[in-house]
Amino acid sequence: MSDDFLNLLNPEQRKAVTLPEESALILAGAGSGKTRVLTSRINFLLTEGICHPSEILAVTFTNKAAREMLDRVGRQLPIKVSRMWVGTFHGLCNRMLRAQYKAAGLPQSFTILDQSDQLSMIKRVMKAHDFSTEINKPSEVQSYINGCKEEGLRATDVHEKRPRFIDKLSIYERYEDTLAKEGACDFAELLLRSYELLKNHPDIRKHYQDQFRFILIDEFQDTNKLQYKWIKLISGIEDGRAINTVFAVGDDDQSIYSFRGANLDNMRQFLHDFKVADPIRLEQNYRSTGNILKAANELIARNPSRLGKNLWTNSGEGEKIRVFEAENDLEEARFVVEAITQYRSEGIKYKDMAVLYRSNAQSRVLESALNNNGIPYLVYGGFRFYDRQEIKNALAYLRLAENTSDDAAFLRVINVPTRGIGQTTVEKIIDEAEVKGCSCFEVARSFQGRAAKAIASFVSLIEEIRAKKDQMPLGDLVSYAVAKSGLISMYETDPNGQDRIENFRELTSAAESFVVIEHVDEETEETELKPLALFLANATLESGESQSKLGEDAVQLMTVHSAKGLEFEIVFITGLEEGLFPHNNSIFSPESIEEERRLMYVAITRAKKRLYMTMAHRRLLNGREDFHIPSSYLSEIPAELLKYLSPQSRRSTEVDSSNEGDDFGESIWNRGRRMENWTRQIFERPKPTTFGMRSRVKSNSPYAPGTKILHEKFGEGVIYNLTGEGESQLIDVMFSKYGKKQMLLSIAKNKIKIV
DNA sequence: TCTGCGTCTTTTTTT
DNA sequence: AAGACGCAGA
Repeated sequence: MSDDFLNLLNPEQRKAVTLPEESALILAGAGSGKTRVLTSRINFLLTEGICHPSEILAVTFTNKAAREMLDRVGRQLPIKVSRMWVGTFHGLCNRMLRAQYKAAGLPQSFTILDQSDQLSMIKRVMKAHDFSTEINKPSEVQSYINGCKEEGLRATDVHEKRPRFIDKLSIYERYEDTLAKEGACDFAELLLRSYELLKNHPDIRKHYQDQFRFILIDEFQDTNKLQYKWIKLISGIEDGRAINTVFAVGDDDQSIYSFRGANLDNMRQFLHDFKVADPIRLEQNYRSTGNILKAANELIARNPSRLGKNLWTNSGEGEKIRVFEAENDLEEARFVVEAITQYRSEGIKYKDMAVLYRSNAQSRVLESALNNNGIPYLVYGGFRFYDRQEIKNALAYLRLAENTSDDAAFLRVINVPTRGIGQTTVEKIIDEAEVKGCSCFEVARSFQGRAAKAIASFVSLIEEIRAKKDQMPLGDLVSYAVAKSGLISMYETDPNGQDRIENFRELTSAAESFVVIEHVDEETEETELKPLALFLANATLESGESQSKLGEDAVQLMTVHSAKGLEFEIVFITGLEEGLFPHNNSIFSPESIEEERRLMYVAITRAKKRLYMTMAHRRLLNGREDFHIPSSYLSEIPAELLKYLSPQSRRSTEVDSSNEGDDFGESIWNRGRRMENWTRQIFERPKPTTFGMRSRVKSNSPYAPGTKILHEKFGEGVIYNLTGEGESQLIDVMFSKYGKKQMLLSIAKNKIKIV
């Protein structure tokens, strides 16, 4: 037997991998070989004969990570990896619930609602029960509900005293009823159901506890309270039974999902609950050069209450971080494109370069700049395949066929394509369903009235798909449904419908290649398989982690969030502006500012060789031009690690002598000077005293947009908008410390000073 | 009942 | 800028 894989590890890694049967917390810094440790651990457990594949439960953050893990282990060992349970929390809970649907109180073919399905359902529930969407915004209700669920709280568990949440709570209550009635689960519900299943059924709990002797959790810092409770339950630690060991791997500095309930405190709690004396720290970084790492360390050091960790490398200092302050977003994009072109000509592949941004909206300008220069690029996230309306429509037909209680699906396609069933009729159906306490489809089956004929043909359409669904191969079923439903002919007349029809083809082939993984577990698990239900669940859970056109040489564009876990030779972090990164919505709470800082930390540590940080003083955002000052995070990085490339900063900062020479950043700048006239205008425009003064807003007021001010209470800021007349004139100010504020000029006048 | 138009609002991150 | 929503006219 070969222990080769152990020889590839450094001492800390090896210590983690070869740990005896006990729980552990591995603090794995960015680029410290976390994935290798996880897979090696599994490898170790199996090759040493410590356990069988079926005794391993591994939770990853994304489906992609799960696939990679299975892949790597499978390649190293001649073992049936399908016996292991590897997946995301949601994926694993789904698997468990499908197997135990009866005990969980769900129909076998329960539907999974994604975020937007959930939102529609909330709207529907609010409408049905006469809740004003003015007072309670559906999206706020949504986050309230998810917030509760992520803490493991049912509506009946919440004793709400805060007045403004009382209504949200009762909407939650009714929403729960609707979910149950329609046989649907939202994302959080999958976890909660699964948790309750284990909690309320000692026999089932024991079954899984007996099975999973080794539990491995990746990205532990991003688990929420409910997920942690789930882990505790399944590990057996709460029952005081023979305890399964939990091997938790995470990095508190990379916790960036608190907006969806991630609870950083789980790490501390874990040490206590699982009696882990000391976390194992993996601090040697194999990814980035010294300067990049130093910048990351210095930045993150500003966050109080970390578990503590300092990355080091022996790969040398490397280049400095290049900073570019652009006049506007167009120029920023141009700069990035220039650099990419240059690197490409030096032989660096497009796919080794990534452009990162805080929010998806920022990709537009970058995309068009890349496009104009004929540079291939790949945008991650953004429009997901399964989010497209035509795909959602097609899936809705299939959902309804699989689960006729699925009113959400019913309402989505009852009149798509239009078949003469209008709002009045639909509302009649909804009301009747409400009265009878049955599904809309049930009502439709015996619908009498004006549109009876149209409805009857819709019903028989669904029945036909239903009749075929367990006979036909999945791929055939999908193409049958899109044709028979009339969706194809509907899009044929649509001017840009060709793409949509093409997407149907893609959906069909996804269905064709969908393999129902057979994990028939003796005793408890059901053996009867429902391919369509599994396919639909998979579609929502794997909502298009782009089947990344692998091997394609293209520049990678993505948000910082989706860059987590990835690495690139060259990284551009764009939009380093106060209000954007850190984002305005985070600016008011210290915790969020810290989270944003961690986000920046993640961004920086993606880079292997070269890192660029760029910002734009003016930016078109939400349909209007905003003025921005450089991100405070930029100033949190020691100046000696930075090298400014932009003319603006050259003027304001003394030129660093290291900026001379044939260094690469220099060459871009020099080439910039030789460019055509219009380009030169941008590059060589003198720095305006109040930056961004070439405002389109016609105004000769001293408070015109772009004016820098000092407020007696809020400190420094920039006016970015001026509206109204006379006494009611308003200014919008972006403060560096307090974010956006709108104030009445007549009053603010006395409190501000123009700088 | 359907369609088109105008108005309104919304803008963080995603399993 | 783009999408959701509501209203009016066909």
